[in-house]
Amino acid sequence: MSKDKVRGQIVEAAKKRFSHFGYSKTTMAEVAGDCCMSPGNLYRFFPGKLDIAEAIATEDYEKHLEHLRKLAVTPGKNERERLHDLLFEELRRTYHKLEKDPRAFEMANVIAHERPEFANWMLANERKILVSLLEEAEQRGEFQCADKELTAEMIQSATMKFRYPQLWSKLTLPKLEVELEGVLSLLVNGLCPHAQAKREKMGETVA
Amino acid sequence: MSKDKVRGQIVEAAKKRFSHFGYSKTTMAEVAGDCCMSPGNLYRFFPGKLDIAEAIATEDYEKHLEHLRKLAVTPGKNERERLHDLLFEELRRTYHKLEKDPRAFEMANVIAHERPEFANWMLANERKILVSLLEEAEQRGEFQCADKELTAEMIQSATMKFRYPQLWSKLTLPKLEVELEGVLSLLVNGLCPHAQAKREKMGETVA
DNA sequence: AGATTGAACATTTCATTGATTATTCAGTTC
DNA sequence: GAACTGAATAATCAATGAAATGTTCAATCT
Repeated sequence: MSKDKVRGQIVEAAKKRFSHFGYSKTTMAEVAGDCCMSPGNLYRFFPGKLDIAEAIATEDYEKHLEHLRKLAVTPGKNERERLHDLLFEELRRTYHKLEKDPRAFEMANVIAHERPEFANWMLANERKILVSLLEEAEQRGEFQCADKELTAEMIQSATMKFRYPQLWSKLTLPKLEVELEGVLSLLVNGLCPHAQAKREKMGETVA
Repeated sequence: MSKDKVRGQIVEAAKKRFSHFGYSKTTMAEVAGDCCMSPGNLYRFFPGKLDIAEAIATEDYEKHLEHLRKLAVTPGKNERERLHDLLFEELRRTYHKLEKDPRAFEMANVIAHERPEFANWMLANERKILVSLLEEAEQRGEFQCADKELTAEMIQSATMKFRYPQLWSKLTLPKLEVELEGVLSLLVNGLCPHAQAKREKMGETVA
């Protein structure tokens, strides 16, 4: 059995345990037992318990990322709508995941605390998507910005609140969605007065 | 001696102790002793220890708020500059306060945790300033937005990261300043292409 | 010889308990 | 009788150590 196969088996066993009993309540011995091996042997495949959790999170996140990549190029939508879909998908995913699943919440906290680079890696991944969205948008004449990498960072800064919503406030999802919609409008249209057409196309009215 | 006088005396004594030894390391008996009274007597003036801390924080914050109100109407500046000054003052104040003073950091955490309404109250205060800034800006033709109360909320949402910077990341102040500058530009100008004049006036170049 | 084991080791977690401290209030003072 | 005290009470914190668990590695197996 190849090394990768065994890794996969371990990840599967750990996933079951973690989601059932929680990260802290499952022991390495149990995961090893599920895989019919000794605790010590796990360490030939993973440096430690946390790395198993990280592998699970990575696997899960990569599915999500794939979904985001698709949302960023949905046919028949303009870039504003695509950006909207990206940001809302992000909000809803984390909200549901962490809201209704205390086990996932525990794992997210452990990883965020012990592996801060993980969050940075996620941000960097999504930033790549944003950059290509901005490039596409410029070609279409929809958005305009000098430095796309920088602008993507700023979009992420401005929407930080919606990426880890429970860290901030006890707001409900509907309230968060209203806020995100507002922030998005602000980011797209800006405060400065300019061509009326764009705004009305978005279905907003200006007093 | 009037009730308010005594309250002031207690607040002063507690302020000295808290900033010297920290909130958790000072006892009610010590504060009472500094005021030449028994511990029990403190409770005729404050419901509890936390309320003394809150009184200190309120007093301190109200000075800051006064400063912000002035910044929002500085003569010889346009509204974009005033908004800039407001947001940067906010960032720098909390950054310095919490960065170099572990005692203040402790108190901020205790209050944030035990009295979540306090943070909301601060946000509401600053929102009032933002709303009047937006009104002024509209009269001047500088900014334009449908609902000023809502827009102020969105500005706060988008700049959340800079209001409690140490909660998020271990970014240095200069890095945070660069980011805030970028977010501000986005908020003001938006992503949509529009009148070139405004941007150049701000000293930015578009590729 | 490389894979695997499981007992040994080191670290963390957890409940227990003793001490400290916030809070209360019956009693004292003026 | 209103203001105040300080001992009594209740809640919290810190220290302790025992149990549990992550990790290592010498010994074993194939």
